Amino acid sequence: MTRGTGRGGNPAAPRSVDVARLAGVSQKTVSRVFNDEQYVSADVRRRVLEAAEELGYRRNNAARALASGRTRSIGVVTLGTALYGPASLLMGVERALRDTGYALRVVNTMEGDPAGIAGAVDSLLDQGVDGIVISEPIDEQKTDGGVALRVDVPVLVLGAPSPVGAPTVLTAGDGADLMARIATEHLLSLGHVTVHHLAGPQRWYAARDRLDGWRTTLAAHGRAVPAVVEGDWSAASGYAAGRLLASDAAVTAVFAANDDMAIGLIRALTEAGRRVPEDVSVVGFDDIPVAAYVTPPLTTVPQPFDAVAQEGLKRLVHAIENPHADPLPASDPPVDLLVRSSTAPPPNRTTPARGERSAATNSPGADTGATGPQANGGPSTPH
Amino acid sequence: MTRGTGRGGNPAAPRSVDVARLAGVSQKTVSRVFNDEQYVSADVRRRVLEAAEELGYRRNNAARALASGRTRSIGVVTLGTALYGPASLLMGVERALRDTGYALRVVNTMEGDPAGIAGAVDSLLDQGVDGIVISEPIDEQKTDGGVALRVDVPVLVLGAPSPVGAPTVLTAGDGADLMARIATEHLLSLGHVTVHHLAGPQRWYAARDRLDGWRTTLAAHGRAVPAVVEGDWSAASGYAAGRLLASDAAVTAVFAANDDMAIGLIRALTEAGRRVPEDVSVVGFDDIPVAAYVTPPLTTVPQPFDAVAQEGLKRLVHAIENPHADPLPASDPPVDLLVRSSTAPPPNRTTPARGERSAATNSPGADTGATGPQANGGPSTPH
DNA sequence: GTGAAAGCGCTAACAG
DNA sequence: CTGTTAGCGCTTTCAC
Repeated sequence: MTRGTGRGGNPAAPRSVDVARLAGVSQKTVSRVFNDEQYVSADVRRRVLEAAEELGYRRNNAARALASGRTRSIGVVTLGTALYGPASLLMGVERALRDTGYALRVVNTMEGDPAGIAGAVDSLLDQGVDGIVISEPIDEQKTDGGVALRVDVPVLVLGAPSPVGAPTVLTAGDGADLMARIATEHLLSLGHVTVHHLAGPQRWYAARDRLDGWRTTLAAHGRAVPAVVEGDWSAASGYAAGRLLASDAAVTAVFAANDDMAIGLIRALTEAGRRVPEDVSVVGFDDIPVAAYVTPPLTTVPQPFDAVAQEGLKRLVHAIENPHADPLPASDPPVDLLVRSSTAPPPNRTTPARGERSAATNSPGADTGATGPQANGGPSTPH
Repeated sequence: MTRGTGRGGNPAAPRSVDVARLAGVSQKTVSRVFNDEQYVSADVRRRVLEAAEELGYRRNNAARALASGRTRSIGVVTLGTALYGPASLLMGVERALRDTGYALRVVNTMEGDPAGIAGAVDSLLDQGVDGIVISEPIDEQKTDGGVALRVDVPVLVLGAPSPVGAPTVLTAGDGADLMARIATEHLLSLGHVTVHHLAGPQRWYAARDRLDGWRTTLAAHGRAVPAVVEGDWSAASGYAAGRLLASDAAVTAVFAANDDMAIGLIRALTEAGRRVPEDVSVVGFDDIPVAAYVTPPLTTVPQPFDAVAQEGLKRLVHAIENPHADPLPASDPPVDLLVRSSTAPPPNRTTPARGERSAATNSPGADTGATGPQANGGPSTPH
């Protein structure tokens, strides 16, 4: 079979031997140049590069992967939704990957997907990735009661502790409880007797984590822990929850597990005649792009998606390239709170009681990041 | 070199010969079974599958790609932002790809990225994809004045006409002008003398397309075409534009090129004492998840991301697998309008003038999709 | 229906 | 510093 008739692929595509021939060197030398190996004279390198350029040579990645046993790609399992959190994390992962030389393969898993996360991981393994990122996993009702998947590449779990068994399982961005804590502290520091919680779906670790942070904070302050209302992240569910909460006069402060629900909640409260923040204060979570521009501008906890993705990827790549070394230590992402106009002291109290105020002021993280221009809700460019 | 010492990859991973040995057949037969080829007896097939199962065999994709010249993967170039539109399209593409057997590789390109779209396509080509999807491309200021990239796989461009030269270039979802048209018609039908436009960044085809639809509609009705205000898709830019427009008493209706800007715009108008919709009507674009729950609930044009992605991918896969056949024809996605509470007749006119009304009512597409429950802005679950 | 042989284009090991 | 020799694990071609 003559050259050019080759099966599959572009028949005319030049191979490294062609470059070698043109440059007057061996095929292996071409390989050396393209792998940036040392011990190649500047002159030879230049000749090879020129020949490659002239021929329009492009290294065949399949052959490379086959010969080396590494695909130089990382797979991401993410929820198949345009939800702000998962979408932002995915973008963060891609951005973090750009400089590492790894390619990105993406597989979605939907809630209710029969194959679930295990199926997504499996398909990634089929494709042959060097590492896997599982973003914001949710609990799945497995018939067999456990994921028995054998994973032989390092795994990074974003936004939750590890649910899989792999040689290296890293975790990043699972500190939402701390963020929930400062949200709750903020509300208490304004003088609210207690804080209600509009939770996310409890199948999500991220939702449980936020709930835990809220509950812990109330307990630490000796406050009553009201019944939790659970939503599904959507503004519609926040609206439904708002109708419930609006009828309870004891509700003066609500911490919502994400901004979409907070916005639906505020709408329901407003329609019911309960003003925000005069009658009820609301804190959201995420800092979605419109959070500063809704009415009233939303006090919320921004999530450090990029920082989490970047830090996690760095550790994942390290684990891939140094299989026997100790994993890099995790570092805590920054915790912040954007105080805008949806929170205020409770009604029927001209000024917050002294005790309340100091209790919160003494707490770590309370009011952190109440940056100037946004503190009063005057819209300015949010980050 | 003994088996198991093999370079790279999991040393213990079974290969097809191992399966063949265990099943008592030739290696080629294993290949046949896994490729669902015909001419394999049911008995042999069963034995091979059992042996594979027992060994935990997983086909090596790199070897497959090398031998066949096809990677069975598709690359997507998308903007590295969590903007609702691009993110939704990406999810739609993944979902559409699930059933086709192709894997998804993602490369982002950021605005201002020196390599730009061409660089992203190049890296996808390096990885060896069988087809490429370019999502919502933006114009780039190339020093050489043109993308000279040689692409030898089919390309699908989402949300714009093709900017690249490839053997097959398909287009899907580039009908935003029609959607902009019904938005504008809606406003005119309410009796507004003209409609202002808060445009997206004009480097985006999607933004230009919406602007065109708006301008065309005004022209068709013989209305004045006011100066365009350009934003950057963000709520912050919508807010800035709102401050400008609020001071102009002639502004009674604004069509914003996306919901985020519409929300920022509404905030600015409200702060300036111009009520929405009593004094100024606002129509958005996209139908982001919170659109039905902001104040006032936003009248907007939902985008059929999933339909566009699905339709486009079907055609792309067809082009990949039938290189010499004619491309599948494109079909127009559905056009819709969700009338909520941010639009109303203009002030100073107790009822719309007869002439205005009929002019719009006679136009095709006006008021399309004004579904019942949402027509009055009472939040209900948006799709 | 099934098998044997021959690569796909590259990297790994070792020799110079 | 550079070249030679073997494969990586499949699919393809062609023979049986």
